[in-house]
Amino acid sequence: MNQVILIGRLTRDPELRFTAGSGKAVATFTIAVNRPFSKENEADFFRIVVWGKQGEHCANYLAKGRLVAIQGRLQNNNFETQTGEKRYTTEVVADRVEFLDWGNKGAGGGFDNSSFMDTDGFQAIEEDDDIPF
Amino acid sequence: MNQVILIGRLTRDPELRFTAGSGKAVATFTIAVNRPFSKENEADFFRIVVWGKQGEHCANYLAKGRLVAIQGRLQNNNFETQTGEKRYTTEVVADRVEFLDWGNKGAGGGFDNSSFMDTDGFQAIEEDDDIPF
Amino acid sequence: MNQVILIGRLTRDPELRFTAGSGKAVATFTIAVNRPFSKENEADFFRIVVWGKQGEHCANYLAKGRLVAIQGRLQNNNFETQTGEKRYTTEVVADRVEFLDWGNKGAGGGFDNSSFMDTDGFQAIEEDDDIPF
Amino acid sequence: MNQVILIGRLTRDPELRFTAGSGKAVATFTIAVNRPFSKENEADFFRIVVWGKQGEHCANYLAKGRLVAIQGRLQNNNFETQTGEKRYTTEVVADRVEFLDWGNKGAGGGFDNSSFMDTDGFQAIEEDDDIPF
DNA sequence: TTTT
DNA sequence: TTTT
Repeated sequence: MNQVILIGRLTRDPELRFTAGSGKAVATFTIAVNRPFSKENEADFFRIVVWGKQGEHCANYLAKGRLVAIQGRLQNNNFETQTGEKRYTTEVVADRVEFLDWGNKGAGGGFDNSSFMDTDGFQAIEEDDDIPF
Repeated sequence: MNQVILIGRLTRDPELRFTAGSGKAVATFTIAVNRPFSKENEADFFRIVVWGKQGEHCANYLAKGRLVAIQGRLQNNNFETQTGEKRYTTEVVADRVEFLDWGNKGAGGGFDNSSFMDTDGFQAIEEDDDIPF
Repeated sequence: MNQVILIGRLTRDPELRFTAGSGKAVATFTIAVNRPFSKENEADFFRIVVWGKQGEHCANYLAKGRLVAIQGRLQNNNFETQTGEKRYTTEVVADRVEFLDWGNKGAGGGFDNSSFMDTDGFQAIEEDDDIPF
Repeated sequence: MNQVILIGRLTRDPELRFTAGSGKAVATFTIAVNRPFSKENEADFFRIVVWGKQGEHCANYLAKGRLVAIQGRLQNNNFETQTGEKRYTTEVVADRVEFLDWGNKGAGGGFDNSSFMDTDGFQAIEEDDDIPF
């Protein structure tokens, strides 16, 4: 069991890259999550990773300042610095990203809440047959 | 956003059925979740629904008394009583079921923790290519 | 373990009541949580219960149509109908309610996101002493 | 909103310290959370921080290898290395720790599941008065 | 019995 | 630097 849920605002526009191997899309961005009831308006900053089509949608429709809800899991990330030191990072791999406000990136505003949602990383567990109970 | 996480014990063996349409498997059972720190050992009881192969695994390997962790979402269920009244129920549709103890249903004990786990209802969001960041 | 997180909109204004015994406040309301990616815009409806000062704030600042994030736990509720039948309901007892949009109930708009937040039902787990690690 | 739920095993015995200021207890330990369905049995490792009496209970009753469920929130931790570099870490500040197996640290086994639980970091949101709805 |  |  490894579940994380965060609501926060993007600190910058998302970055979109593609894996060298299969060319799979991956978006990354950081969100600021306000600590509740803290006077000085402290926040914690977390790096979010979104794979596939849902990542592309994040890159297309999200921007700095936008409010999102993230559901995913925590993951370690081990990398090496230029000087060859090992460093450990924790990031959130998103299963689902929900857009909570509709700002004015691009033209329009007035979007329907579900417009740019994406079925990637979402499981078809519904069953429209007559259910046997 | 609609996420539920519960840890509790099965009150009875799971039931396994199949939809009339596509024959898809669906397991149902109830778990008792202890309220924390209550003296009289009160519990709440929630109905769990598990679709597909993961439901079959629940039916095969779970039994009354077993401890499980459930990750899923809340869902309304509207049905009619025999007398024609409308009734509303809330149940948990599981995305993931984790077996937390290994009892002695069937033969053996000593199971590896991941043996009977199932990739159904699980998203391939990992990427084994070299990651571009 | 019993944790629920929901994001949805109030279907009506909250109701505020007080317990006969100690006069403790309790707000109740229902939220509609949209199912992701469903065409006909289906929703599930859940009853939310908020105790204490945080409940009073919900009654004062929330209204029909407002978007909220709820963090709490599932709880059974057994009651009797007028005809003496036993009925079982599941509701969400909120530990925390976050106001996600600032509508125009009352005068003003432009509220700071944390204005009406409430420390009730929140744990002082922070420690401002120098931390020993 | 900032919620994390993890189930995993302690990689070492917990450490217990006290703040210089108010002498408040704080336990820290790392848990290994297995990635689901991975062959090579990969795990992610997360640092857990538990304040107060609940932290003391962790120090008293948990040990290397024990299985726990953690409910808490993600938090950044900025510190300086001996060489004066700034480093950033993410850790989980636990609101609640549930002991999922009862090993044989100390004498006995056969513990009741709730024996050493602690009401610290837990909110009295229940109301035993007659409830007004 | 439901919200945008 | 890691657990079963």
